[in-house]
Amino acid sequence: MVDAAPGRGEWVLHVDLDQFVAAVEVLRRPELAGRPVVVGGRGDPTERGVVATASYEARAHGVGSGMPLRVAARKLRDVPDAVFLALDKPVHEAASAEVVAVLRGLRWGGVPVLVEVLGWDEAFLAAGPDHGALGEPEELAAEVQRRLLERTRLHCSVGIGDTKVRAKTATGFAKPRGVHRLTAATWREVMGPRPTVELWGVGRRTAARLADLGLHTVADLMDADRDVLAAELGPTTGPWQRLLAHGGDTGPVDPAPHVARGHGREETFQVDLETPEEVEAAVRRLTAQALDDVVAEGRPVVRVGLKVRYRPFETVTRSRSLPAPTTDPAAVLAAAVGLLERTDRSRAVRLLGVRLEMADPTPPAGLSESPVSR
DNA sequence: TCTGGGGTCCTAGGACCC
DNA sequence: TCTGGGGTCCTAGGACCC
Repeated sequence: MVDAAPGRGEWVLHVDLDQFVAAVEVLRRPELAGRPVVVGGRGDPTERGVVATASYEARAHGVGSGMPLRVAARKLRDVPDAVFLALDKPVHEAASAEVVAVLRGLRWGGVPVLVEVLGWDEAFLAAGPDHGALGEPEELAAEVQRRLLERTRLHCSVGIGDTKVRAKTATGFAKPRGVHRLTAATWREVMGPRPTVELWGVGRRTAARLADLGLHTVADLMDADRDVLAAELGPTTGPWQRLLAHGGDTGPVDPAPHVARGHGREETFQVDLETPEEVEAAVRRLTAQALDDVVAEGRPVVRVGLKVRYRPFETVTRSRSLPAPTTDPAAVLAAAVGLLERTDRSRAVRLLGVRLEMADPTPPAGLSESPVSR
């Protein structure tokens, strides 16, 4: 039977590299193949830090992404060949760029495939009706896997769907190294009985709020009353969660380069900062680092934000719009330091974050500003 | 168990303006 | 006396993602 993608009439593929960061490390050091590899922080499991990626061998011992390194170390205590490695950002960015280049070079039926990069190790692909009668999307998925392995020696999993949400969700069933298709025709049967937290965009908190409303499964949320959801979760968020539960939409695959809203720097200190002087010096350093990224884009700063995590564990944020957009480092530094006046300067600080929001990029000369906002 | 660092988007409430 | 309604901007904070 023909299971054509409805609506836009195109297939969405979600490509997700398998254990990306750990796989890159194993390529650099083939002797690590088959061993439990944990990448995160500075590679010292006695430090504050979390797991960025764990190899499948490490996952077999219960180690997972986002887990504190100290917890991972405990789980691997009796595993002598386990290895902890630092996150080597330049190396992983380079590997990511190779992956993206391969994806952007893909053609199907002689027509370029649209690519929307999601992060270091993920992308959506769109293969539309313009590609003609080329057969099943699984053929394109297999081609993606073959070319990525050939060019980068990395394995990936591919989800196929008729929306981004269904493609992304399908990838979860494809891992590792597989291909899985999930469409409107099969969504309710597959996802309906599962807990809402398994939906993309529904986290622990939202799942708890939904549970308070008696909505425990995806099917519960699919069938929930729109008005009740809007009243309980907000006029946008409520209906949005219901749409997610149905597996739709989040729009077309967008190949346009990502334009950052801002840049930031965040640091968890191995030893808490005890004095206001130490805190202010750290704010200045982090602000200067974030400014480097902003200056590189040539866009002025319009807003400065500060995040402070105290001991014991409590996080506050402060922010301020600048009187006028500026590229003057002194003005930005002063604004960031000024936000400290609105924090409790007597408490020990374990994390500081600075975020600089930038003005919208200037449209290219010759193009009038679009009156349409999306 | 004890929680990174980079981001995005949404909401609520207050200030302010006409 | 008592007190509009619509709109925008700003700030703090929440939630989520990779």
